Amino acid sequence: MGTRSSEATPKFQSLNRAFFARNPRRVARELLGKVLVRDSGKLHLTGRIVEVEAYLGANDPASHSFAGETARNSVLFGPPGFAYVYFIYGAHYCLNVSCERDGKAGGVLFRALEPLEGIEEMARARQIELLGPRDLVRLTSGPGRMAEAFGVTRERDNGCDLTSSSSGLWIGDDGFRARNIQVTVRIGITKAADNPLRYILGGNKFVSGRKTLARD
DNA sequence: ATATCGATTATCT
DNA sequence: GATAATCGATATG
Repeated sequence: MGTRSSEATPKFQSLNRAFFARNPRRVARELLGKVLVRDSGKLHLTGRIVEVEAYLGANDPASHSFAGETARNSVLFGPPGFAYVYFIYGAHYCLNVSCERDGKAGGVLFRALEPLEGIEEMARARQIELLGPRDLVRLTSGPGRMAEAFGVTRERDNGCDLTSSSSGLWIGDDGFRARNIQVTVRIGITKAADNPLRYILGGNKFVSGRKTLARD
């Protein structure tokens, strides 16, 4: 009695590699509500995944892996569950996770997080002063923003194993159940622009893009 | 609230 | 040489 379990219950359970060894659509939908974790020395940042997009690989002209393997996109062709980080518009990094089995390309782009832990540290990384609630949203609402908040760069994180809690960057499950999942077209692309492959937690204020919902 | 535009560089043709 | 899975600023209703 009074004897507690000798090991503390981990706050987040890492995901199995099999979780990612599937179609990016399925992975994207099931990543909603999971938690992105940054562990780096004293730094501990976490944020709930509220917006993602699936990129299908060989069948998807919008995918970076559509035209075949190159030095940049090689992680997408490797085993599932690893970080693919690319640099875009001369300014921003974007974080993805590889999907499908080894040899078959496919991935999920992380587009927005709801900040949970380390909010002050995220604000510092983003060089934002937290005055009003709008500033909080600007921390991690958008692929470039959340990458900056978490200090994600290609040099540092490309190829990182996102299934391992001993990685500096990984994904955990805290039991949160996604509600009100909505599917829309992807943002910012010109090819295959009408495929509904963007998944969001409907109503969550950290989802990027236009706030007003389409109505009839 | 929506639309448009410029910045800036890795990557590929 | 062209392009890009973005962001922040500006202009306008």
